[in-house]
Amino acid sequence: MPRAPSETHVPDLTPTWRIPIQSRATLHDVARLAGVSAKTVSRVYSGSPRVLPETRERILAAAKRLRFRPNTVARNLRQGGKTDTVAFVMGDIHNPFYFHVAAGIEQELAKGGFTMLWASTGDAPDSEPVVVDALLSQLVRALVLIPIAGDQSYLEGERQLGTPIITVDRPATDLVADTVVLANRSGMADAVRSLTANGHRKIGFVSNPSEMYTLSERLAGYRQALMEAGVADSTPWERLGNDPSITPESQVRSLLDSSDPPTAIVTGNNRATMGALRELRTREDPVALIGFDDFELAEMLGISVVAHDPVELGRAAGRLALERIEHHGGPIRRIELPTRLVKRGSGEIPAPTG
Amino acid sequence: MPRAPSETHVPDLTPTWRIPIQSRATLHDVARLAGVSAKTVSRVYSGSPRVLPETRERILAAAKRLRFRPNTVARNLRQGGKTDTVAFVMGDIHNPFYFHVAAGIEQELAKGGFTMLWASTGDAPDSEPVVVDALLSQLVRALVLIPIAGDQSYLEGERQLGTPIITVDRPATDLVADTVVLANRSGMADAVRSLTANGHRKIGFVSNPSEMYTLSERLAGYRQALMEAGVADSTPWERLGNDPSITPESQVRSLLDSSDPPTAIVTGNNRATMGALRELRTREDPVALIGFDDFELAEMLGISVVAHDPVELGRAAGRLALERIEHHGGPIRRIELPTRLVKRGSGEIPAPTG
DNA sequence: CGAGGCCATGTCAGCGTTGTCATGGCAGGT
DNA sequence: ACCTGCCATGACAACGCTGACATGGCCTCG
Repeated sequence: MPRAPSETHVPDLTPTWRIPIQSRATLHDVARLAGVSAKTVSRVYSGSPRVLPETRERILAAAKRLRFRPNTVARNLRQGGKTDTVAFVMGDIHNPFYFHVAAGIEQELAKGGFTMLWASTGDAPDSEPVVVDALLSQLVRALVLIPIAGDQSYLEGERQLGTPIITVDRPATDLVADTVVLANRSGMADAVRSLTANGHRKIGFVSNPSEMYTLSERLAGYRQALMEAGVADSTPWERLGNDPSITPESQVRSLLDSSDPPTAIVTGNNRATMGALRELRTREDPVALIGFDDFELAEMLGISVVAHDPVELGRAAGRLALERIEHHGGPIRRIELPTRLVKRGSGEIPAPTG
Repeated sequence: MPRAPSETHVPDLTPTWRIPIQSRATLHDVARLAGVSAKTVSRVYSGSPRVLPETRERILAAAKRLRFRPNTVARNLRQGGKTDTVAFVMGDIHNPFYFHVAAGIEQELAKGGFTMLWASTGDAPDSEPVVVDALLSQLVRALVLIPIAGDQSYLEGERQLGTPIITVDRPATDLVADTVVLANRSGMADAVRSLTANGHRKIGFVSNPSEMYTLSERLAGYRQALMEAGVADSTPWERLGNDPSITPESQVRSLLDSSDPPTAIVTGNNRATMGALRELRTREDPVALIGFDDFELAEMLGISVVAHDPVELGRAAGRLALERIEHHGGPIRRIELPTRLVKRGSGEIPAPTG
């Protein structure tokens, strides 16, 4: 079993890569070969009807022979620096959630004939302005951003220049921008209400990190639902971390080993759910569990979750971007996507009586 | 619980979006304000040392005041249509595997100062040339592609123009291109050998689809290892589908319900593993299982897998792209990344004796 | 039969930037 | 004082394309 990547030099049947022999054909080359002016070739490629079918065919034949492909860069420049790309900037490369968002954005943009320029900040807040700036200098038509930096005021100038800015999953700070978010608060409240309906009062909340917008919203939903059920102070059952070295398992362990352990647990996100699952596996006590974010094996494992559609989150953002590109005016918009409590068993374990 | 996305018009504290008031500042605007020529401003932004520190500062101050950002599109055009973007085209939006690949590519490209233009074909082979063409017309410096179309000969012209083309996960058909793939064949053979070492002879192979390059390689590895163990004809235990409507579960069911059921199963990919898991859950018989592709809960569930690193697959492709951009020459390269058999229990169930 | 109009096509300039070459000022050597 | 050479800066063109406007042939109609 090989341990290191193996590299083969493919036998030299075919020539190796080399410096290009010919250079890229331009409109003028095609025009010369077809015996027309560059402008007429241009007309063919911009779909103008004012070209004789016969001429058009001669031009297309010449273009094919020269392997001509219109130079989008030049076209964009000529047309006032308007490109057909939209930038997407995200932080955490490793979270599958964001990939689904990215896929949704790309899907919608493709419908509008736009392509997506994608860059990530590698989760370093300081690099957000740098990365965003690099994309903006490519004159993208819109910017879709999952904010990570402390604030987005550095984008104010660009906004005034008319570039639509849409944030996803979290609202921007110190910047006027359209936003698409999940119904974090009500989603979590639904989960907790479902537990209280089953008699639970001592409900743990596990989250690390917990200082992000989404998670503090979910925490708020949790507290609110507990309040409604008559539990005024939930802090003994909250395990909020902001240190990546604290594992969700250890948070759950600390909860269950406390003097007054909870009978149910809700988790702030996918990662916390995984941790809770791992820890609960090692225990006998039947503890109810509802996770935030759905996951592939949840159904098989019978785990109840607050589900939502990350791809739709991206699609909504993509649509918003396209609409803004069309009509710049109008009020700021905030779209909140619903969540759905999926009951699969783990969340329906009743509270022990007595 | 809301059922439909809710949309809020944010209260009008801040102004609404509107047509841009001012237009984007150019080199000339900055030059005028700083009292120099455009060329001098250009020199500042292209890092030329031939500018007096005092002049430089005056220019930077002016640029800041005008919120100037160099126009990459124009710069690229001027410099012979060389952009600083690399295209990545993939098919299946829904497979997390490819997102990890994408992340790896993006990571490496960022190191070289390139950004990634990402598009997907939505898994329609016919749209591959269209999507690729759209990206190429943006004059990307290299193309990284997960091939889906029947052949890639349509890229021959572009290759001759000197655009590096790198395929990932699968080799190109009818095109000379660098390639990064997994050690599919040996990886699967390792898995099967581990099973035969535990006494298994009747080993099922489940895969849908099965006609793709990666899966036929894995099938070949499976057959080879069985051959070595003295099983000449494995076809009774192969369940190969190419119809998306056939679920992996049903393939596993058909295997286990056959007159001579296997004592172990290997799966062709992640999706098949999930299906096998679901089906095996419903059964009593202890059937050994080794999956191809690792997954998040595999460790918790004790599932043995042939693991590999999709992010590294992307990184290798990204590095290859950067190297080709630097030096066009040299032989075609094929990089094969190793897999690793991770034993977690499910694959180590011994064959029933007798 | 000439005026007017329509249509296919052409000419030219310029999008914002930078490579090439030019200019003019100043320091140092003789 | 004069020449040489260096350095900071500038003038100009061009990257490939398309919008605005021009041209010239042909058809129609009074």
